[in-house]
Amino acid sequence: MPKVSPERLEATRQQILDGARRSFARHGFEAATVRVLEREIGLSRGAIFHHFRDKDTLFLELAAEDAEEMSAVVAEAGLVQVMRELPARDSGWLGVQLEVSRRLRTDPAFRMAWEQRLETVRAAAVERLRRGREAGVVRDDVPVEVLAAFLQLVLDGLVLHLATGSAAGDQDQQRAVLDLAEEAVRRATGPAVAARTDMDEDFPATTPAQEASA
Amino acid sequence: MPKVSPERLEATRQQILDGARRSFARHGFEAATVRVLEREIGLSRGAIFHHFRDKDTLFLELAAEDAEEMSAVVAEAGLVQVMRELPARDSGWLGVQLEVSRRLRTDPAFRMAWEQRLETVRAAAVERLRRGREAGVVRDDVPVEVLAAFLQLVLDGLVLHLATGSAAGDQDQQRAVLDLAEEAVRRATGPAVAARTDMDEDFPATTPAQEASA
Amino acid sequence: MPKVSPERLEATRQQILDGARRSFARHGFEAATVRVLEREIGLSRGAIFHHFRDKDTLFLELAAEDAEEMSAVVAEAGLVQVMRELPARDSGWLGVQLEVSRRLRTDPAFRMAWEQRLETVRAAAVERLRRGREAGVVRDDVPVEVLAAFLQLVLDGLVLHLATGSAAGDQDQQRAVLDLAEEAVRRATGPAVAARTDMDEDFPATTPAQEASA
Amino acid sequence: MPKVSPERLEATRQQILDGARRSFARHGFEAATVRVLEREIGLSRGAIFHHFRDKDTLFLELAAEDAEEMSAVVAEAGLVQVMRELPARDSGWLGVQLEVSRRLRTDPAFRMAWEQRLETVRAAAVERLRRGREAGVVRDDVPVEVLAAFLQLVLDGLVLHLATGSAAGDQDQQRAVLDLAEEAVRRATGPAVAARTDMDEDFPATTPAQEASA
DNA sequence: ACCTTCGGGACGCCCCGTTTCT
DNA sequence: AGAAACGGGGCGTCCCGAAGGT
Repeated sequence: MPKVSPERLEATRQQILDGARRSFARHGFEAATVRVLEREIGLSRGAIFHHFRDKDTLFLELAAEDAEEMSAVVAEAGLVQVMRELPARDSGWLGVQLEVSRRLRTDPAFRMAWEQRLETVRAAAVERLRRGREAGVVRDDVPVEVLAAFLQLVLDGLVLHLATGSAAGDQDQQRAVLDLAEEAVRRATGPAVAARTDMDEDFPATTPAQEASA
Repeated sequence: MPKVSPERLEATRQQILDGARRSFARHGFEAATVRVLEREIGLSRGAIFHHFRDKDTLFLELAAEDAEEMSAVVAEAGLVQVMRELPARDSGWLGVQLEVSRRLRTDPAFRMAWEQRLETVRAAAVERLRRGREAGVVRDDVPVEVLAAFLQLVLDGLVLHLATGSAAGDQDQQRAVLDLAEEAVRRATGPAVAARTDMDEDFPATTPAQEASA
Repeated sequence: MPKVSPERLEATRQQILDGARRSFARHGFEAATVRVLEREIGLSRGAIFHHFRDKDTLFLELAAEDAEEMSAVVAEAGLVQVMRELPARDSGWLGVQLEVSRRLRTDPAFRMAWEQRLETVRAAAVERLRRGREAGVVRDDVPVEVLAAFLQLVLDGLVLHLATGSAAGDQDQQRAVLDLAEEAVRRATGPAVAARTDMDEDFPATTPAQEASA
Repeated sequence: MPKVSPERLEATRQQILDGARRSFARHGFEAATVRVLEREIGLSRGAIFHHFRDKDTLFLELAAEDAEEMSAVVAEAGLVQVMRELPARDSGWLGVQLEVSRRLRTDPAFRMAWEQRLETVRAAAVERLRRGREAGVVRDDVPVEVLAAFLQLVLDGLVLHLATGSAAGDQDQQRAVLDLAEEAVRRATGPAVAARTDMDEDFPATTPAQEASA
């Protein structure tokens, strides 16, 4: 028999998670002291530790939440789309991602537990590429696993790049770079065309580039 | 008149740097406590802080040393070659790199000071690609700046990937992925050839793949 | 007009006191955190602090209750009888007593307030011994105040001994020890008889031992 | 190769132990906060925790030290002598003893480890009484084990009594009470003589009381 | 009225980087 | 160069008051 409406409770929980995300992203895990968290979240220790056992648990649940969302987006829109939208809508996700990587490196137990999530994303990407190949937009001279690994690698690169704050750079160039990555997994459609495809939207038969050249 | 020979001094300094690298890499900056450093280096606080003002300075000089070396290798052998050799010889470099990224994100002053180094590497890569283009091995339908950014992105991805300890993965696949990246910046030599080129060694006109098919 | 009957209220109060006694006894005052109290009592903070202003008050009232009962029993049955029955029926009383002693030591204000109770017990014991002397069972070569102090000392010893959990020991020996204590305050009835008297029951003229030897 | 003389080190260690004893005695274990310890010891946290892993360890070693000394004194001078000298020279020993008792009660592991020490003291007391019996000063109608338990009980009582600060009381009465206890274990030398014997000094054949009456 | 849960903030322990002494 | 001492500050616990439900 909850004395406070479940929505109110969940709202507080989200308030904490969001503030924590911003804090961890901006300062890093250890520099995001509980005092910093308090300030950014707008609640006191009492509230924070009432909802999460400890700072570590808070971080872990935060990471889990982000990973969950990530998986969903990749499954729905594809890795490339994720990359394209990455710079735009970041509310701490990148920073947290960097912290997760760090943690993966230093904490074997965490790594073990996390591996499952990595595999989920990988599988989603592979499946998506396979369908793309059947639709004829993905090259078929290289195993989809390799293509997936390649895209994953580029995504990792993008995460690291953006996370370090290099986002300020030329946006046109950034798009061009992603075009390059996408082209690398597409079926060659002609001599050296850096195609901007909406592979992520139902694999249309023609790309904007092709349309433009039409 | 120094009591110990300058070489001895320099040796101790390197001993400290190397131990510190291992520590920072394995545990991360803050978890690499002075106690941990002592143990890994094999010297006590006194010795360590005799050579470096404080822990922070130690880290900074370490990062600088690594960056220096990185620049040199890129200028000489190229980004792709760096990537290929990355998994093999890591003695903490990757971990430190991750810590540097983290720092770049959270410490604006550090970022400012570091930008110079990033630019140096970028310039070296661009220059190298320009020469490659003149030699006819690098595609000329995309600005070299974009190609450089692309390679840099892949390198970043590789760093993040390997740093998180995912190195255990299939080595063949890893090579194939890098082939894909390299192909993306090469002049198309035929339909869908995943070429393994030694672009990094004087841009030979023929790739091993071509040789094999010859 | 109260919604619950006064009996119900008193029952809850007792439930709290009993749970608190067990908690304080088992863990000690500070380790008996409010959370522990909640668990042991079976009610939540709100309920507990609705009946007692705060943890400290709860402890104080608990101690007072125990002291009250103690006084009554001593006045009625005598110190020796208390000692004999001590090991049998302990539901936390011993532990609380130990906590009280501790508090007496560290908290001057508490000591001041408690002194009254100590004096009450002492007076009851003295009075009882005086009557015993008149009945001829208590030795008259030593002031009753000294005898009372002696018995009080032995009781204290017993409290400390049992409170530390040493109760497990040999029960026969424990009885023999108390016989020794009792003998020390009795009028000598012959050469070295370790008499087990029911001094606590109307000072019978003859002891069981004497009866046995009769 | 210690850079500081071992004596200096041991001195510091003792300084810490002594300050800790005073603190624990005056305030109790938990109220003796680290801040209090610092103040009383005259050293900073750094120093304290350099010598002792944590507050708990500090307490344990302190208790051990006291127990060690206790054993030695009992073996040499006997329980009764200890009791007689107890009020005079207390520098926190009593308070610590009370804390130990408390701990014995609440911490089973501690109890297990401590049992050994208790047994040591008991054995020393028994042995001493046995020799006393052979010398003809200790009564032989009661097993020495019982006598030892009795004295131990009185000692416990004294500890609790004094520890709670009741020491202020009449000193003559206190001595009389102890005489009573001693008499209880002595061989009867005549009708109701509350003898003050130096049982603790080689069991002299005559007691001061006897000398006085001579 | 009685009870529960949420939230606040003081503070306890002790870790950590650093300085001082040897 | 090593060991001892320092003191700032991090995390998380704890007691309790407020808010809210039955």
